[in-house]
Amino acid sequence: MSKELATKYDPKAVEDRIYKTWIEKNYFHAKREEGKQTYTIVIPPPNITGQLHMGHAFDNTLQDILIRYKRMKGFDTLWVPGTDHASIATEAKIVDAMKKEGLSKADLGREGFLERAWEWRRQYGGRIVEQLKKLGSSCDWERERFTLDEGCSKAVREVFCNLYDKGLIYRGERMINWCPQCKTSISDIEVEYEEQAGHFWYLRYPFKDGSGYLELATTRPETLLGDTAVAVNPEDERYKDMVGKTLILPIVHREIPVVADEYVEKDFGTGCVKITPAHDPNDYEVGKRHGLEMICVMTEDAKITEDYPAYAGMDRYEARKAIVKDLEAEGALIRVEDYSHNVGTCQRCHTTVEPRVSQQWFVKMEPLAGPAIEAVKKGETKFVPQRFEKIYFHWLENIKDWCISRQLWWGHRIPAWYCEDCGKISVSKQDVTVCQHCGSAHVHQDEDTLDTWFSSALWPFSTLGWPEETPDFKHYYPTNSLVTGYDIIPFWVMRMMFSGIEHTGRVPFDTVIIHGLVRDALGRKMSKSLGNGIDPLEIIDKYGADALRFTLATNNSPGNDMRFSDQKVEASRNFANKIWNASRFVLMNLDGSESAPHLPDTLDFEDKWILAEYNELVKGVTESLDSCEMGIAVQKLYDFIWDVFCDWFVEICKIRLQAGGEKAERAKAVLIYVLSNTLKLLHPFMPFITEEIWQTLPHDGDSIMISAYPEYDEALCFDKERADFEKLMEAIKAVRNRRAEMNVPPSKKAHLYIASAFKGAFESGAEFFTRLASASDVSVGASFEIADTVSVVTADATVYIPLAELIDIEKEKARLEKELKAAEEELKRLNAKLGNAGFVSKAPAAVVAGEREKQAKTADKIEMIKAELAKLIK
RNA sequence: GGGAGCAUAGCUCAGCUGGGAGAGCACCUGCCUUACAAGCAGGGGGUCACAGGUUCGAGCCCUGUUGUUCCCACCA
Repeated sequence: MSKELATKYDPKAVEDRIYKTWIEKNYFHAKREEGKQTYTIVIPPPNITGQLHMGHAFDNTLQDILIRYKRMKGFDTLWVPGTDHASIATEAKIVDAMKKEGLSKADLGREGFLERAWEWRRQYGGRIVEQLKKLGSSCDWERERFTLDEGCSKAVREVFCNLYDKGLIYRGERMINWCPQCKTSISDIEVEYEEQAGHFWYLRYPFKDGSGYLELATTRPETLLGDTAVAVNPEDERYKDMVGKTLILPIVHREIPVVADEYVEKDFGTGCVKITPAHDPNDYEVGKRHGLEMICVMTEDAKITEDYPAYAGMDRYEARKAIVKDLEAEGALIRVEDYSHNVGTCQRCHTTVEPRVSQQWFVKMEPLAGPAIEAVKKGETKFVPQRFEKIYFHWLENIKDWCISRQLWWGHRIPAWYCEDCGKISVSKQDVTVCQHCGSAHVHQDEDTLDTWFSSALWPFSTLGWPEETPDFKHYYPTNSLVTGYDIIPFWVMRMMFSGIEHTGRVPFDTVIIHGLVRDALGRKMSKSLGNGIDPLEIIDKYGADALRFTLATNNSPGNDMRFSDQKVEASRNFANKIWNASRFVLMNLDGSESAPHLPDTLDFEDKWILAEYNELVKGVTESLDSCEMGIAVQKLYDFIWDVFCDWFVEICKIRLQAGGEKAERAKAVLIYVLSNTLKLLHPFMPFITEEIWQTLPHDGDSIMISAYPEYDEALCFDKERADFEKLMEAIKAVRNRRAEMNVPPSKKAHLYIASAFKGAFESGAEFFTRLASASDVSVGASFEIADTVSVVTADATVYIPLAELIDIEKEKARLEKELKAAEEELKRLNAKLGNAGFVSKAPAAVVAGEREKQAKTADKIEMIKAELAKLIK
């Protein structure tokens, strides 16, 4: 007795068990095998605060497909997993949790806070890793890393010092984006602009000399407290004479000058702009150009400072109301208009950012951007799809210096020490105890930490041991594929690129595979606030990980967004079920004595056909995977397994299986061979079910995941049989079609007479008609003269179905005439095409030959239909 | 303001370097044909957004138009 599969496929009964076996056998572990080509992917590290969402599921499914494929292809394959400390996001969560206990960061102090943070990481850091395992991810868990672990921290310090020594990191007072909620600076790309309804307040700023006033408009009246000038365009005739005059700032009653600056647009608003250098990036620039005083009017949490007692302690929006009221009282408010404008908000908490001048650390980007652009232009790294290069170039070509310091505690602390005696900075890989400049022991470390992305940027090499020349680093770096969504290109891909080039001298990966976003069934982005997120774990629980993976791998093309719905997963689940049942059928026919998959010495007609089809499949799937077309590869597998293998081959195998003897043995061997190899082809996409079935079938080796991926084989082409089988399929379909049209139930069998010039082909496949076309018996000949039959004409045969009692001569005539007309139209088209001298001379020979063949066949078909019609009329 | 994507069957989407359009779901008809009703067989349904152009030939290449989504910039 052979092994059996359960009647129904139950993913829950299979997945965890199989995953455990893979882990126990250590299959995911990369062993640095000399002489083998390496294939390496580093995972985009999910945040430790995170839960697996559909985006992760998508991203990691694609990576696992590639990794499993390459592993089976014989590469020394490494997939490095890990998590990101996610400085700002994690710190915010911890602060929230603390708030519930009535605690603040100040209460705990830096050390106490960090203790809590590490405790958080111990508690939640492993959660998402466990969830990745549910998906079937074949990561090398022994090499799991964390952006804040010792090795990564070492890399961070190395990089910081390298860049500092080269003058590419500097500290300075600049205008930065400040989040009053997170109480830290954030970089330009962490600012998200949102369209918000606001107002335009038109204000009157009187001249000191009493000669009238200037009118200007603002969206932020509260910043008036910090105004130190009003600017006009130097070319503006209206205001030319007023440049240099002095205005009295309303409410504050400070004297401020009128300055001329190109920045002001003559045609926008009144052509006058109030200048608040400390609270607006443009005004900051204007202020610098004109040597204006910078007056900071807000605290770190965006409240008005003590310098303005009337408003002190009010937040931005309270102060705005109060100031508008006071302006009105003073007669300085002219009017208010509704105005919709874009407001910068914090990516993490969506609080409106406050531009603010402060001391921060920056990376000088221009020298780093150049080589990163060059590397992609030279093709050292390529994007798939290529169009995403444009986004990459656009970012790097317009890049501004990167603000890397954060006023947070959870992260890599900036390795800079300040001397309390000489005031100089010591930057060092090792902790500094004495000033590098004066030797004083009175030094203290910078309080700030680094932007989370600073450590993520080093991920492809820090995870492999850099800056040490570790065996892993030497063996697996540079990595090969980086898989991520297009939204992460500026945050991560770009930064890994320039970091890799700068610090290792090489691009960190050769291919960047970009995918789209997973949206909900209505096409909306999945988000917490909308509550439309679909939990991948629930989907896995309901339909199985393979069904989820299949859904994500298909239904989309590279770089494009996809909509996710349960309906699609159902279709995938049905596919898994189909494979399961087909396998059950094969197993049902085995007795346990069969040896591992091999081809019998003698192959029947249908064997050659299925092997030729299978061979084409191998070629197609391999080519698609090699060009990162996962969707196309998986579609080919679906079509082959369902339409070709199940609907045709399995059905016609039943004939030989029932006949028994050698024929049955051959059928079994080919069924095992094709099924087993097809499972291998499918394994990267649906790892669990393929392993479960493969283990049950006769097999060589311990696991499908370490078996060799099938290769295209010239010996399996069998073009003749393939072409012959097509003729049979066409005839079978035509008979089915006719019977359906005539409402003949499948139970009513009929003797079929097949007249064809390809007698041999139809004779060898005659039995197929009994199984697939409800034939009771089949006769094949060059021609037949039978009365009262329905005839079915294909390009290669005329099939007669004697169903005398069902024939309606008039209907039959009408049908044949319709077919005749269609064939004649087709011939006309072909004649016109082939009669076109341009086509015959310019089109490729193969195309012309193909059309000629069609022409001849169609002509034959017309003759055959005419002959049938003639019989009916008679 | 700059850039990109998308527009193909009722819905969701494929369609690789140009050679008479496909799938899944939905719909209609007939089937428990013993692997599978989560299935089998058959069927209907598309001027491939619009207008030009290149070509023997365009869903595919070029130009323009319209609609739509996204990214960047951000005039206070």
